[in-house]
Amino acid sequence: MRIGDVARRSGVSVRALRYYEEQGLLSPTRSPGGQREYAEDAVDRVRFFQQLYAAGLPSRRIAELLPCVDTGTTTAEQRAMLDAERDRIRKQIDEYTAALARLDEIVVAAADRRV
Amino acid sequence: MRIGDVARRSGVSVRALRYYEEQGLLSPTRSPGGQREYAEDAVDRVRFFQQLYAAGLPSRRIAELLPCVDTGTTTAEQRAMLDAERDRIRKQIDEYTAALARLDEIVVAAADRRV
DNA sequence: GTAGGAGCTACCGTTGACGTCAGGTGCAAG
DNA sequence: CTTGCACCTGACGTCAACGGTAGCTCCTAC
Repeated sequence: MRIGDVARRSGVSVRALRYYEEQGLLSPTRSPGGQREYAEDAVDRVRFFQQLYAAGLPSRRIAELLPCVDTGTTTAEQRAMLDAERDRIRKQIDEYTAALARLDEIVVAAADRRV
Repeated sequence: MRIGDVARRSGVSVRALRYYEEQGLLSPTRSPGGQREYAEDAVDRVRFFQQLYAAGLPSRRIAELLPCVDTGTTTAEQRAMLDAERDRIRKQIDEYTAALARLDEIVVAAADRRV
């Protein structure tokens, strides 16, 4: 698969795919002409990246936990990182929930006082 | 209250307070010498900003909904914006939850295969 | 009246995940 | 064999919420 196909199928830009490679998240092979050649699972991997990006993980962290996904094993450091990230995400969810409540308050307070 | 007091009490930097003013979120008066003078409720307002920033609202949105908070009323546009933001936040929470589940999967999968 | 911490404006720097050229190459179709 | 879209490698631009610095002024304490 070439880069444009992966982009269309995964819903990200070509530029993003090159960026992921630059960050060590993807390592496509090259055609004799120098063009990137992606394996079939690249699309799923990209979707996985998007999901983690959406949760606020930076490229570095994603790169660090890719070995865990591929080998199904973890080192002590990786477990610590995973725990820390899970904790961070849980706290983020709490903050989002609190902010949502604040917006709800505003809506409710203004519900019977519309202009 | 001067800017340093507000900073200490609200836990943000002096630089951040000047930035909030630049964005139209705070409008302190000025002393004869040109120094910013903040009302007592400034600290609460700043904490409110922090809460919304944490939920991914940009300064523009916060500035747009400040009138709602201050007057207790909303226009149709403001209600639309509030609904959109609440929707966005709910979706964000879903994405965070999904990502958390993915990380949990990794942890569980590697739980009995530690290195 | 002076020392010096706190404030002031103005401006450049930072970080992350890309967007956006510019200028050149690969490759399948007709 | 040429058209022409897809791809390539740099390299600079973007956006948001500040951080940091320079050079100056204010204000309070002694």
